[in-house]
Amino acid sequence: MGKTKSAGAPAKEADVPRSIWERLETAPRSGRATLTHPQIAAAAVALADAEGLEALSMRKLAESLGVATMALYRYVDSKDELLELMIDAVVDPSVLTADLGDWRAVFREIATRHRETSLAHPWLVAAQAQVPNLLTPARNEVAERMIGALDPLPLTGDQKMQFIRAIDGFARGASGAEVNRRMMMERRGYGPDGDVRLLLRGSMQWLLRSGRYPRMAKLVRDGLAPVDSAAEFEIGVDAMLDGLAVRFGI
Amino acid sequence: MGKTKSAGAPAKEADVPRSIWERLETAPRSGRATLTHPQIAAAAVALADAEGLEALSMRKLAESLGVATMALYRYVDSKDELLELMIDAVVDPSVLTADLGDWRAVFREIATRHRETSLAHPWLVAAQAQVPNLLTPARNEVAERMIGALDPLPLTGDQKMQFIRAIDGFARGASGAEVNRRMMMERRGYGPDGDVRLLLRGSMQWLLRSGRYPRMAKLVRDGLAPVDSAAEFEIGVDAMLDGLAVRFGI
DNA sequence: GGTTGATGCGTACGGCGTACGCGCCAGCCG
DNA sequence: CGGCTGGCGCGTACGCCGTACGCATCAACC
Repeated sequence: MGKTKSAGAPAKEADVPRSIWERLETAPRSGRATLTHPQIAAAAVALADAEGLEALSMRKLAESLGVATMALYRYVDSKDELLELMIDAVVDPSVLTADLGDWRAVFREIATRHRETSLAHPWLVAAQAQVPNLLTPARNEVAERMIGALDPLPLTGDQKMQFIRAIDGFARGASGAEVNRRMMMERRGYGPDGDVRLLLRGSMQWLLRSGRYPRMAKLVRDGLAPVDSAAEFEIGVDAMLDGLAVRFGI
Repeated sequence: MGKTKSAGAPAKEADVPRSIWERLETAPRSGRATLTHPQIAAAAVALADAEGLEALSMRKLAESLGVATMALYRYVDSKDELLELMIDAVVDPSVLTADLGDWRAVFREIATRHRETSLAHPWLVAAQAQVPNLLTPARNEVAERMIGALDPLPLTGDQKMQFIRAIDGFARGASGAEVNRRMMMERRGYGPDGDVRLLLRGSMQWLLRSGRYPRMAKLVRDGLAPVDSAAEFEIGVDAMLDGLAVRFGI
């Protein structure tokens, strides 16, 4: 009773494991800790940046911090919590400077920043997909900013949340797809900054020649311009902003 | 030379490892194989659906198929390739029935289907983020459909690609975020279909009370309606379609 | 009917996340 | 100021993972 896994139980609030953020808040400091959570997060981010998320292990992280493997578990309950720390660490709300009175500028800036962060830390895409809880302090601060930008507008609370989730959804998905494309380019030996058309001309050639995708083949045959991913991303954000504005009458 | 990891090398087409799809095409059948690729993919999907992606291992998959672990490696070069098979297997272009002449309907249908697939197979979100190559046969067929819907419109090839990538980006990101929310609800003991407001009232209460997110707290305090995720998703798709249509003059 | 190449598979290796329990020391209380 | 105690660092160990390698086997072809 109570501790069973039955999905039907309403789950008393008490038996819900508290997130690492809540623990950090309520148990502010300890006797003599040799590490700090930001320190751990920074080391983990550095490791993942350098060698990829799949190369990040508790052992390697501990070694890079000069402590024993199991020492990390005094700071973090599991590797998933470590990922949460990392996700929070790469978001820096203090770089957001757009005027809160210009809601379009605020959303554009946050979305663009999301993309840049994903490109700078490609592991972020996989980490986000693995960790269920994305409500970290830094991200909440960003959300707070978005709400602030919408506050003067005649929207219901639900509409504001929808607005935020829509923009966030696009930013997340478009960034993820772009990271996928870059990884593929890199893996195939073209540089990560190469022209996507190289892929089309090289590895996809057999696909197009298979005759099963005639319209795609024609598109490629007729010639595509080099892709400006940053501009394309911003067009997407603007399109979404415009569409939502019309729909919500603002 | 040639096989080095130097990122600068232009990568001759020959030394690029061929994708599993290309191999499947060019080496159509073999002597006497006991398994088929669709069979393997189906078993892997069933396992991941039942126990989650992290519980899917080559050993368990082999056992569920009644073969030895290493037998699988005659069909698949690595676990990543298995994930590619799975990603392809859950996409079924034959269920797409919208009239190709109605491009809005085509895109709406594909995006909505993407969401439904992600909810039915939550591991898909993480799998997509892990595997670089998402150009599987089934997905290409879907892309072909989208191009077809745009074909009669006065758009350049680049604009068509941008259009597709924008909608795809939103569909991917919004679905991923929704899966995240569901996972969190489930982990906290509320059912996966529960009201998101339970989260706000329960696990996020300490956050709101911390005073650092006053606008978020006010929003929750003023009352939010239950979230209709399906409707919200479609609003997002429609907003994006409208915004792009205006921007591209169609 | 002999040859050949692909297939199924057993073994083994290095690495992973982390449960558990032990020494140890800083901080507080008397 | 001295004893206590709770947190900390950590060593060991367990079960699981992906997969390299090599060997027997057997279908298919000449």
